[in-house]
Amino acid sequence: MQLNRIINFHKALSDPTRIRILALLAKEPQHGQALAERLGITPSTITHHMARLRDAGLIKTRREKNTIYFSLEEMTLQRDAQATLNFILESVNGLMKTEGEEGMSNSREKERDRVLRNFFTPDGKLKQIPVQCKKRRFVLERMLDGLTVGRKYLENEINEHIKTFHPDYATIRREFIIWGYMYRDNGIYEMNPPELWKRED
Amino acid sequence: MQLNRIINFHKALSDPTRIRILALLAKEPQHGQALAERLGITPSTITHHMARLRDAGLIKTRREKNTIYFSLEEMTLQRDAQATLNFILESVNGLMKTEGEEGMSNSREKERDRVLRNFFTPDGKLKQIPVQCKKRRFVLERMLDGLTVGRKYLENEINEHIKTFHPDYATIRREFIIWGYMYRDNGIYEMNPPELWKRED
DNA sequence: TATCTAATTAGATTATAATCTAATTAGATA
DNA sequence: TATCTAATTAGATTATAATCTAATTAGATA
Repeated sequence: MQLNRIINFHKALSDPTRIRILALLAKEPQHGQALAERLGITPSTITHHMARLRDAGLIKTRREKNTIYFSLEEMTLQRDAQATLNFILESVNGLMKTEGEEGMSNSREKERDRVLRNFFTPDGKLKQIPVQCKKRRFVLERMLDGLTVGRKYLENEINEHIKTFHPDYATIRREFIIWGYMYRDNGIYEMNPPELWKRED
Repeated sequence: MQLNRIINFHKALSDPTRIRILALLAKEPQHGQALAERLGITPSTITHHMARLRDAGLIKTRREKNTIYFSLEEMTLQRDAQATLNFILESVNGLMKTEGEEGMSNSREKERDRVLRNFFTPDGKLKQIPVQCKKRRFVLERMLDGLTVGRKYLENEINEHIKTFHPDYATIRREFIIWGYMYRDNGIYEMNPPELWKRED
């Protein structure tokens, strides 16, 4: 369950103008100027909102002469809404894994918490990559949040995911492999289950 | 489902700190200071987020001595998430009610679509004002798009708005009043919410 | 090539909201 | 009553994002 996906989805739906755009697109595809007139805002504002909606993957476009028609990306919309529902249902059932560490000793837990608090800003950005192995691994493990075991990822998807934490995706992606958090086959990345992670030594 | 409920729900879920709070509360009820420590933010920031979550109806509280325990309001959470999913599914099925008309029959929706397609050009201009009451009202209601309930408008603003659809703003503005879509007080115009619109007869 | 159209970008303004520190409040308890 | 604790409020700072105007761009077409 990707925290970031959920947040982006909800950000996209948390503005009345965007909701109204989606509602209009639900009836039929529309081009920017039509949307602008309908909603009483300028075309450049439409462009702004469309960029947000596109970032969240909620719309697609089709060009026809000079006109670009926007329409709903129905699959993504439904998948994300369903994901939110599942997230909540899991929470309600107490199955939610907040930080993903299972069965970890208490003192180690505390150390982890301390390290994460030091290296991440409150809104979840990595301030810097720790040098010490142990700390570095705590930080790497935190950045696995949002990736799913058993799903295949393109290199670019991994990069984008890492960039939500820190711009140096190349280093971090390499570390993911080194420590056995992920493996790569033919450009396709997959997350390893915890029992395949390399042991500290 | 009111537009505003949806937006408040998504606003509540569009901040990483609040999502993390909800995830922690999903495990077990927590008090403010515990949440603050866990997330590395100050208690006053927790208070701030709790107020947001309470506004959205997503949490409840229980006092025990000096300590206030927060927990999930599971019913609301699930209901709102489900409502969003329904909102989208309806959109996808073309049953979307754009402007808050609830319980409208499907055939009426279809008729409305047909009328609007006939009387408006693809880029949203009104070709002519329909003579039949029912059709005329469909068309008038469409031209309310872009106006906001609860905002005050000068007569000139209304005129300009109407002119984006059709040059005869005087007739159309008058019809807005007649049918209860708007009311005028002292030269100031305000849009009525749908429940104040005159019924067809 | 010149011109038209729809869209986008750049840059500014403004509104909203996340966060903090310092002060205050509401209850509990000695 | 005096004091302690957890929470809240007030007020400031800062970041984010919604919106606009003016300028620019990308394609289409004459």
